[in-house]
Amino acid sequence: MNTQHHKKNTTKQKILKAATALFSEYGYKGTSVRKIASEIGIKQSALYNHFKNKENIFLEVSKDIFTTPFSFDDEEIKQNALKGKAFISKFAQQYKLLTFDKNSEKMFRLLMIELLQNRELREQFMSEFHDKNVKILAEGFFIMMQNSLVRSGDPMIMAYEFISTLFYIRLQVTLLRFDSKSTDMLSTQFEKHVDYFWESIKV
Amino acid sequence: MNTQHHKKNTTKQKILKAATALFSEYGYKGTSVRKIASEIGIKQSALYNHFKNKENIFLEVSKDIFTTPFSFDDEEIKQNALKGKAFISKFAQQYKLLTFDKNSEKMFRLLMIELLQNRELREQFMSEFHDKNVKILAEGFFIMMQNSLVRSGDPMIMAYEFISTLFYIRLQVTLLRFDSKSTDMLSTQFEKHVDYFWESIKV
DNA sequence: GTCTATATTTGGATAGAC
DNA sequence: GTCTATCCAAATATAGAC
Repeated sequence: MNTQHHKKNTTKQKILKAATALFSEYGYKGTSVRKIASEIGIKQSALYNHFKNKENIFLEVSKDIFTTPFSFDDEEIKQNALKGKAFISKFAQQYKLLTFDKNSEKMFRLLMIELLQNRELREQFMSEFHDKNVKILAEGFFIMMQNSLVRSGDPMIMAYEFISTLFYIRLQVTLLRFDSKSTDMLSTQFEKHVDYFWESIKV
Repeated sequence: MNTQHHKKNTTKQKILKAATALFSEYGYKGTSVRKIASEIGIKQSALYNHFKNKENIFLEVSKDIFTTPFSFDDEEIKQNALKGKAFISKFAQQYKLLTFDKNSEKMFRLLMIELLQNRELREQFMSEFHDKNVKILAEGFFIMMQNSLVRSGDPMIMAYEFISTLFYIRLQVTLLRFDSKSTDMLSTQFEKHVDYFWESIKV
């Protein structure tokens, strides 16, 4: 059984791990290949046996930014939307898990650091982070409206309102944790958001 | 009358203007002093007659990030809060103006670029961008609750919900404009947010 | 105040021995 | 695959003439 995909402790994997940590803390320009190499105890020139250049290391690292560990399929949305509040609650919980998950946190930091320096990341942010989530939520809200679980209105606007606050909480949490500050004040913010939001839309 | 503070077209002012444009597009590390100098037609070494070093140029530029052209005083809040929807509408309109104002846009971009690279900016973001706005809005909502204009609840949560969406819209608009893309889809998002939000809180 | 020249550092990348 | 050695480019900053 040598076909497992992940964590094959090769030098290449070690490089990627070190590079991820550094890029997500200091950004692309703030991270030197020398530093990446020294982190794993090899000389900088040895990196070039595994990657063509610095940019390729970054590309491989940033591939993971939008590979989210969870997602909804259409059937799941229909099932869950009928439960009303449980639907948005589950969505928010998964968003919260990502926010506090160590690896997802690094990827989110990297995204925010490079967002304005990298056009492709901006476009992926819009499609993967925004559009995709709005679509899922809007479908859920649409079904809820059909079943008179929530007041009628534009499901897209509702989804936009819901996701924007989730994003804002995540950003704030990420900033606080970056400085090793307490997130106590925000730890229940996801739940508060769900409660508030449900109160504002339920019939 | 030589006491006007602004735009005294001195070399120093020209440096600051060029530096602002470059920092807000390429970030601190992505901007060289050579580039700043060449933008205004002088040699790089001449910059050092006006600033001690690169960092000091940045500090002077970034001073303006949180100097907002509008603000509410306590009396104004009390007056406007009694008008209900007009209060949040006015707030959102001013937020929208900042979003599309050329200079404010540059400052916002600079903030987002350097947010995770600069601890002081993070702290100012929390206090000036978040806390201050939440405070103003929460005071308004509190007054509205006292006057039975909106449903009762935690004014802080309400304020948090309102500001988070404004921020998210601003971020999206900024990203689109950075790539010279159309913001048509978002041009009325501020108004939609106000309408949606008011519907969800009015009694 | 601006210029030329230069010192110094840092970083990306390659060549060739082992 | 890793090492040493080296190259090259770019960038910050300073010194001193004009």
